[in-house]
Order: sequence, then C-alpha cells, then structure tokens
Amino acid sequence: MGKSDIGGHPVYRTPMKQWVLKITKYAESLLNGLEDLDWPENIKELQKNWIGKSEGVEINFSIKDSSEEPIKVYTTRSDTLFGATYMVIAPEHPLVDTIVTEKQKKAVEKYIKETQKKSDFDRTEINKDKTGIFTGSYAINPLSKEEMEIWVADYVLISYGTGAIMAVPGHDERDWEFAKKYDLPIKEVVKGGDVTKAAFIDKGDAIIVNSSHPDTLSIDGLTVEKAIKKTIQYIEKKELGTGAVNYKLRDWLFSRQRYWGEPFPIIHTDDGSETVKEEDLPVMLPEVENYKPSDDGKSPLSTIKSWVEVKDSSGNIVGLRETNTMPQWAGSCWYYLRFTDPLNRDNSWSKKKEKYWMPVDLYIGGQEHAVLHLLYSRFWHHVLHDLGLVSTKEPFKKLYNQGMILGDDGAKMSKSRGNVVNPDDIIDEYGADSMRLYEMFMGPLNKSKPWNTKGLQGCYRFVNKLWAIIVDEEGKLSSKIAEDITPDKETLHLHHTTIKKVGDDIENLHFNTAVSQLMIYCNHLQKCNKISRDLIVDLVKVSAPFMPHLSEEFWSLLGNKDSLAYENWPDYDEQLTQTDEVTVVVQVNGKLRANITLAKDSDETTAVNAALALEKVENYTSKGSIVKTIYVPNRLLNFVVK
RNA sequence: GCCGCGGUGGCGGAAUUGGUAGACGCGCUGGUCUUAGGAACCAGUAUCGUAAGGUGUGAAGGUUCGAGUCCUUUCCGCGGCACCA
Repeated sequence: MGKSDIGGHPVYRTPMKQWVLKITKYAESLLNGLEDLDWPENIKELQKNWIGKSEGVEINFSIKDSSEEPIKVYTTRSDTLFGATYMVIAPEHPLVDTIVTEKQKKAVEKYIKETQKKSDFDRTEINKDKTGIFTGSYAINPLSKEEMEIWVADYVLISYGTGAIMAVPGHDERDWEFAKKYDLPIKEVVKGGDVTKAAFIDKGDAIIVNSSHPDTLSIDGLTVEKAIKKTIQYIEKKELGTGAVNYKLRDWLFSRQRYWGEPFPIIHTDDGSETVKEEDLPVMLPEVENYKPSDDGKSPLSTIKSWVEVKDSSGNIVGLRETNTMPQWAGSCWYYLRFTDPLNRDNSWSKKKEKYWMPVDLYIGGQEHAVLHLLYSRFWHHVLHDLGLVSTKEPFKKLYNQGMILGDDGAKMSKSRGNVVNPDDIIDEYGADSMRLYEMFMGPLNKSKPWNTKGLQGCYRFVNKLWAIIVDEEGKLSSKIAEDITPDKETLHLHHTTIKKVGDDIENLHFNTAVSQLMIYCNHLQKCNKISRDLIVDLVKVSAPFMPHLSEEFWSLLGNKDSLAYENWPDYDEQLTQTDEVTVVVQVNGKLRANITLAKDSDETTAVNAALALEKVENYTSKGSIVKTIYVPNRLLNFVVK
C-alpha cells in the first residue's frame, strides 16, 4: 500500500460519491474539431490518441444450455471471428454471477477477491503475468458454431467496450499469451505468420483462411478489410449484433475534497438536490481559520456547519450545501472568455465582446497542456457553443508550444539537480532587457534549449553596444546622430532589410533570427561616424519588442514625450532591400569553382561570358566540352562538362 | 510495442524551401590598448593539407546538373501513450 508524500500516511481506495462531467458525449465533436485547427500536428495527434476512437462491431454470443441473455462483446476484428476460441469477461462484469457454474463458484469468487485487492496500476501493468479462471460455462461462436470456454480475467477491462471479449489467440498478442498459459486452443484464420510461435497481427493484404461454415458464411480468401465488411454485414443481417464505435476517453471526474476550489452551486434537500438560485450566485467559500482536510476524507467545507446549513428567513434549515469543490480546471477552462469582458458584473461576458475578441488568435503555451487543459477547455467551449453562448465552435485558432529552457547541463531545471537559474538574479545583474533578448535569441521558440550564462553575456554586450551607438558618455543623445545625414547605400540597404526581416520574423515567431538581424545592423552602425537620426528612430522602434525598457529610454532621449508603445511599425522600401550587384556562384559539374559579381538580373550570356573569362573556371571546362549550362539568375551558374 | 518530434563546428543555432553549408552569438587563438587583470576594439576560427586541392549536415543507398533540404533502408536521442479488444 502506498504512502502519502507529505506525512507518510497510508493511501487506500474508498468508494465516494463524486461529480463527473460527461465529456464522452463530446468525443466525436472534439475529434472532428481538431481538423481545422492550426495546431502543431503532434498535439492534435496526442488529443486524437487520447480520445482514442475505434470502429468495430458489437456481437452477441449466446451461452450454451442457458436461457440467460447473451454476452455482448466489442471487436474491431470481426474478420477473425472464426478464430475466436474462448471468451473472457471482466471480473466486474454483471454476468459473472449468472454464468459461473456451481463447481467453479468458489474458485471464481476467490479470483475476483484477489483482483479487487490490486490497484489500477497493478492491473494495467503491461508486463504483468496474465491471470484468469474458467467459469465452467460455454458460449457458442455464432459463425463457426464451436463451443468456447468462458473465462474471467482481469486483463479485460470493465470500463472499455462491453467489458467482455471474444479471444482470438491466433491474432491478438494478449489472447495468445493467455491461451498459451492456460492451454486454450489457438486457431489460424489469417495467413502470414506462425500462430504456434506468436500471434500474427498484421492486417495489410493478409488473407483469411479456415473461416467458413456451411450454415453461416465463408470469408476464406478475402483480405482482412473485405472480411471485416462482409462479417459485419452478416452479423447485422442476422441480428447477431450491430456496428459500434468506442472511445478511450473517460468521463471527467470533476470534484475534489479540498477547500480551494469553486463550490458546486447545489443544495441538498430532503426532496433531492437543487441548484442555487441565480440571484444567490456566486457561492463563495467561507472565510475560515482552518481549511485542512477532515478526518473522514470529506471536503474541509463539510465541517463548517454555518456554511453548509442553508436556512430560510425564520432560521429553519432547508438544505445542506454540496461540500465538494471544483478542480483547478474549472477556472482554466473559460478564463479566456472572461478576459474578453473582465469587468462585467451582470454576466460572465457580453455576447458583443465575445464576438469581437474570440476565437483566441494565438495561444502560446507549454506542451504539458496538450491533452488536459487544451482538451477540457475545448470541451467547455463546444458545450457553450451548443448552448449558443459563444460564437465559435473552437476556442483557440492557432496553438504554439514554446520549448523549455533547460539547465546549463542540458537537463530539466530542478532544485535537486542544482541547475536552476533564477530570473531575478539574472535581471539584477544584467537587466530585464538582456534577459528577454537572450531568451529570444537562444533558438527556435518551440525547441527546448539549455541555458548558457555566457550566451546571455553576449546579448548583454550587444545591448551595451546599442547603447554606445545612441547615447554618449554624458547620457545624452550621441553627437554622431544628426538630422542632415545622407546614409550611404550599404547602410540604407541594411536598414530596410532589417525592418523587413525583423517584422517578418516576428510574424513567423522566428525571434532568434530577428535578433540576429538587429545584431548585424548594429555591428555596421558601430562603424559609422555619422548616423542619420531617422534611421535611429526606426531602429529603436524595431528593437522595442526585444528590449522594451531600453527602447523607451532611447525614445525619450530622441525627444518624445509619449510611450513608444503607441508608434506604428516602420515602413521599409522593398527596392532598397535589394542590391544592384549580386554574387553568382560558378560551378562545374555541381562543384563550386568560383564567384562572379554581376549586375542584378543579368542574363545567361553575360554570366557565361564572365564565368568563362576566369582562369579558374576555364581550367575545368577545358577538360571536356560543355554539354549543358544551368543558370539560376542572381544565384548560380553550373556547367556540365563531359 | 505504438504514435509524434529531432540528429548540422568545441557549444546555442542559421541556411530566402532543391542552388556558396556553418549567418548571428558563445567559446577559443593572435593582436591593439593597459603597470596588471578585466572591459573595449581589430583579425582569425568546420575539417585534412605548407599549398594546390580534397572531405564534410547521425549511417548506407537512390533521384538530380546540383541534396542539410526529396525518396528508401538503418542507427541514436527526446516526448507522449500503453492489456482500449
């Protein structure tokens, strides 16, 4: 038995009445909604797997010599029905009691008791040795008409499908393992493997064998896919079962026995339960000294009599408040909606504001929320949408996962490893702008990357460099900066390229290359003796997202009263981002041999002539004859020589 | 086991999407300045080679005039799921 982390108290299982949200009703909706979202593929995949849709068929297996209702099983592989040689029902299955024979009763009861003792973890441990017990009863395979032993085993879960399976040991690894252990028959019905050695589970183009019976049907020779279709058709026609869909997604346990959490607005009365009247909402937590758990495992709220008891005007107790509280998710599932209208006292949000702001254009968050938060809030939003309370079906249009900053040893930061970097210390020493800049510069936003204080120092150096360009030693605007300067061609080119690239990179969340461009530009400006004031104005604006504090400082030094935050992004001249001379690479047989500088958009003849005039190139081309010339304007010239 | 992501210098990472691999930064080497240390600045820095030149994006093949980028096989690392019938 486990012990609690704090205090080392024993942990045990106990049945409790809880609140559950029926998220399973929205499984299909949540799955379909994923399609149009601009989310990372892996997150969509995680949600898809979490929902775990599977399509198959539910089939009734009648019990031999019994008038009891048949056992219903769920399978996705109805093509292997002829290979089903035994059945297994979960220990919790309601039919266990009625099926078990007198002779086996004791053994089965003992087995069920044992499984009850196991934790969920032990029961689902994959490498666990499978256990089970024969019930003494038999079922009839509806297609092969053969008798099948019915077993109870805890490798079948009551919570999935129908809680009962047809076992096909030839083509299912779990069933194969179980059949081997208990010496149950293994039958090959899909060709391609050796079922005496292992279950053969490939589907691909595999062909069905040993699957016909004169009184039912034959699927021999069909592919798995076709056999599935044909068997389902037959099963439905003969009313042996129906097509069915299953999801792994479970209903959502939504109550906690804690103080901190929204109370459920429910009052229990002698006649049942009712919701708190709208004018009495919200139900607030009582202010108390002690919110430690109670001794009996109930919510701490249950011990606060004055809060629990709801009285009418004459002081009679008319009901008792629900004392469970909601989990943290209750807030995180809809906070973004409240953000659209945070001061609204009458409603959670107004339709107008919701319509204006929603959906969230870009949601940046960690990958750890891939399934829980991001699935739960989608669920709430779907429900709200169905209730007509929000205007979009999906809450978050684009999702982006930022990577984690690791310790300088490349491992996740943790106190026990001693590799934690405290931002406050960094900010004290280098300033918030240097830290921000470094975090942007480290690498792609979505990648995890190790912290490196040396790298941060590089950014700190850059910040100082920029300061030195703009500010003189007395803290005034540098005398290098003047109104009447005409920038040279190179400076102008760099300037416009920088505005363009930084803007584009921000748009694409490529902050690291945006910073790099700023560095390139500043390295150049540093060498200039005179700099036009106009250029500095723009530079300060494009630096602002990366160094907001310093940029404001520069902005005010430039004589502005208002915040830089109100400025527009500067324009750039596309013409000036281009150069009129380009370097064209000359290759011979794909190997780099020389560079030539040409006027922009030169034609092929000009390029070829310029290239062949070079001795370096000529040396190679003269070794044979030029059979082909590839020219990519402004880029490359390649001679194919044979 | 299944699904997803990723392997580029000593390190973090660039590469206009098939067209000069290594931008920018760190580190390192040499230099200027300095009594010295630090800072700052200048030059160099994938690798083998004195050079000419050769080789290089985890590995092996393939497509192409040309591959970090596309295709096939394979190895390694990270994340998620895991008896879901």
